[in-house]
Amino acid sequence: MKPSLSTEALAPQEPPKPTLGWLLATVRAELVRAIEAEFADKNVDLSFTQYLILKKSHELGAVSATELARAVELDGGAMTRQLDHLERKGYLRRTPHAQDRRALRIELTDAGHTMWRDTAHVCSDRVMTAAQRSLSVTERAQLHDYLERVLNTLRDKH
Amino acid sequence: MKPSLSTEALAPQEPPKPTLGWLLATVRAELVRAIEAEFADKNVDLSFTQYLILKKSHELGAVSATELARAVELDGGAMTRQLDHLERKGYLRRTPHAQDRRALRIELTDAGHTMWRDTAHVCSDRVMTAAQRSLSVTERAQLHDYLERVLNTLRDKH
DNA sequence: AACATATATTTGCCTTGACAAATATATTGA
DNA sequence: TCAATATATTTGTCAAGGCAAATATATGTT
Repeated sequence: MKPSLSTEALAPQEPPKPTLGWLLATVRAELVRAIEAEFADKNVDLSFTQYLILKKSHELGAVSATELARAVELDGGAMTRQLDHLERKGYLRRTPHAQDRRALRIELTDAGHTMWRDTAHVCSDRVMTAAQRSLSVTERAQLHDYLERVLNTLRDKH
Repeated sequence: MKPSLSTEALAPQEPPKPTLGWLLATVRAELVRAIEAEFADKNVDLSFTQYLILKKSHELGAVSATELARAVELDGGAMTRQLDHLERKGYLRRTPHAQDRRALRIELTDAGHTMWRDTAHVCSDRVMTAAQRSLSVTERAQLHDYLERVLNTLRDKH
């Protein structure tokens, strides 16, 4: 390879000095990648977003599409399309809402429940547990706490 | 509003129990949002990605488009288009590479240097400093350390 | 009841980034 | 030198999500 044009000839190219922003972005991206890799490995046909939707859907039970969208912090339009996918895959079903004819009732099918309980949940748990295995219980709590404090600060002012 | 369909009638809807994944995603998103808001406030016409490119370009000096893309961890195709934008805005320039006729030499214009030094850099610094103001120096170092350890764990195995 | 306003879902449009193909040029090895 | 291979940039295509418009229905007001 030709010599670099960089003015600092021998600067280490890898992580020159990980900033907080870079760490957040990178750890998050690696988590997503790892979970999707687990899915692929187990022949689970789910994107990370779809995994989040199944998870919330399992947690919340039957809810409207809007409630689900808020719960996973996804745009309403995007939710419609992901519901299309998940419905086609047979993991959930849209039923008319009993009292509100504008709304839907989104709920997992039996296949959806099984997929969540026996597979998707297991995959993501394994990844999240493995990711934190170098942290003690105390350190995990601190990490959590620090991130929550940064988040609160960001949401307070500004 | 009509009653929720949720089986857990009165569950707090906000953050039911922030997981590590959720915190990472949310803090990161808030940081990006806050920095872009600062830009908008100061009439700085830069997206977050463009800000990263200016930053790296300033750090590294003249480099090829590929080196820059690797430095900001952006796809080569995406980089081409962002360079188009930044060039049109007058913040950087593409020059033929002296020794390699395939490659380019990407460097900030004077306007780009000024924008970085006097404005973009100041905005992002303000946000990052404010975001961490509730953490002591020790805690910031710990947060950094914990995130690096999680990252190393994720990259080692799996 | 009639009307204005609010909400749920869907759809279209736009931007972004990943990926792969196309093109141009470099490098390496026979 | 010539061919094979590797690399730099650009371009096309695709999937995803945000936003706004469209449609249907609810709710609140007069």
